[in-house]
Amino acid sequence: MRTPYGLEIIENCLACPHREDRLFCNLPEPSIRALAAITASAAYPKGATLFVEGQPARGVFILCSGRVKLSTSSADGKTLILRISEPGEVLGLPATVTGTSYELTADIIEPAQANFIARNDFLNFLKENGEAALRVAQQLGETYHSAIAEMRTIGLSHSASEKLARFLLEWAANCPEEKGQVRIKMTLTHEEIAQMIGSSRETVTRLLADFRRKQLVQVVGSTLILRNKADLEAIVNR
Amino acid sequence: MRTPYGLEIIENCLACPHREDRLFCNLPEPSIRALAAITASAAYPKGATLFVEGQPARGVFILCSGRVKLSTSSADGKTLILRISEPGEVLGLPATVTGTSYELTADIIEPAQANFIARNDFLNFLKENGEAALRVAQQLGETYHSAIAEMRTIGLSHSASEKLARFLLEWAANCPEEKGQVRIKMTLTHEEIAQMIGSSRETVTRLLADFRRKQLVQVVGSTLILRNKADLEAIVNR
DNA sequence: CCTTAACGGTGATTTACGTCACAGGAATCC
DNA sequence: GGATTCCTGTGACGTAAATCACCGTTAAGG
Repeated sequence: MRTPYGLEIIENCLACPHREDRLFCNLPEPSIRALAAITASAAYPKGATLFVEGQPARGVFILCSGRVKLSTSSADGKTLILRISEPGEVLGLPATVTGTSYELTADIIEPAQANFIARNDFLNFLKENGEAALRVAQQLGETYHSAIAEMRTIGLSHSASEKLARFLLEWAANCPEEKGQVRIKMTLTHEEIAQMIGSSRETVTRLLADFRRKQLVQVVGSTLILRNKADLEAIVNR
Repeated sequence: MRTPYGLEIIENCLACPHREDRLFCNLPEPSIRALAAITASAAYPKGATLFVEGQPARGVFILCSGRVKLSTSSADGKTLILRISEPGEVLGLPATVTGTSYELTADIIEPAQANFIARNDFLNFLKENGEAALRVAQQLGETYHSAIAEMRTIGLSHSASEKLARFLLEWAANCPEEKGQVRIKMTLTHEEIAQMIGSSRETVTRLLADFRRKQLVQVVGSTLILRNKADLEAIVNR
């Protein structure tokens, strides 16, 4: 389904606060127009699923607003969350480019707006727009980077506390810091944190309680304050 | 250092048995020539290091022969191996494309021949050759894919035996199979296997002994025969 | 060929953490 | 606003696997 909103999308792009960071927004204008012509915008409620691991890749989703959980799970129901995607990211890119199946499942965890581009349209567009292809390669590189980062927190830790500390620090890396303290909005449940660091829900609550007791973190409603970044780092390097 | 072997490289490419699979070998001839002009070939002994994690990316290495271990390690010396690269693969691609630091360390484990392309040359080449850029994106997608696969063996397992079984099956996936049995050449030490599945050397030897006792695998010198693929799969799905 | 280092095999010990079970709070829904 | 569902918190328990320690065997290297 082609969108009639091409111009609107262009305007959105031009108005977008982090144009520079984004994948396609600062392409030459003809490219943007070509892109708009093959883009279909849609809104998704919380709990919706963009795609499921194992499905043949239909195309990519460019996330405009909301947040998406990317996960994989095993036959017995155990789940591993690889990433929480933020606006500006492109979802389903690796599978779409290689022409394989989605390797992850994408679930909406905060109501989202996303632009869909079908695989064929997308590949044709890339062939015509060399610069865009390069951008795609870069985005893929970053995606890989963050996957490696997650591997490290899971694979290089000796204990669950180390994993949690690593997780918190990486999570905080995107947030502004002031004199050693970082306030982060923790929108994940303990269960989800457990699935991100590969442990059980109970140990996450126990460890967080422990960190609180040790003055490493402070919890105020759903925001979490890292009181003692240095000591967290010490846990990581134990 | 520019290579004077341009023509030789072209010939190698044309003679290459899996030309189709490879990144650049079946590009239009002018592109191949351009590529050859910026390529520097070199031989590396066992134990040599192509690049180290954290180094600013200098460029990419196209592996022609030999095998390379890609790993990351933590401050206290614990190591996680992400992949053993085979001829035809391009190493250092994500970091080179995004212009960041190598996220992994690349060590030669079997004497290797590799073509180096400096970052600037490489990026310029991609800008001029849209098709090559698309190939790069595809290769990145595959690299990502294999990283996810490894995450799954490490992150979704309940036990070390599950991890080992997953590892063996994935390792065997590339090898020819005959009536349920697969012969794989295990060139890794137990220590290295442990570093691939995130466990300790001792448990790997114990588990392998266990698998042998249970007739799941058979060891003949340095080749390993999976006698009972079905039962290994059962372990994974426990 | 002999020395030295790397690798594989095995026992004993300890502990972190997964699992089960249950209970109070907080959201959410109709 | 009451009911149901989801989330957090905590205790008890058992086990898998990391760690330490040691030894025989195999491979490497001069």
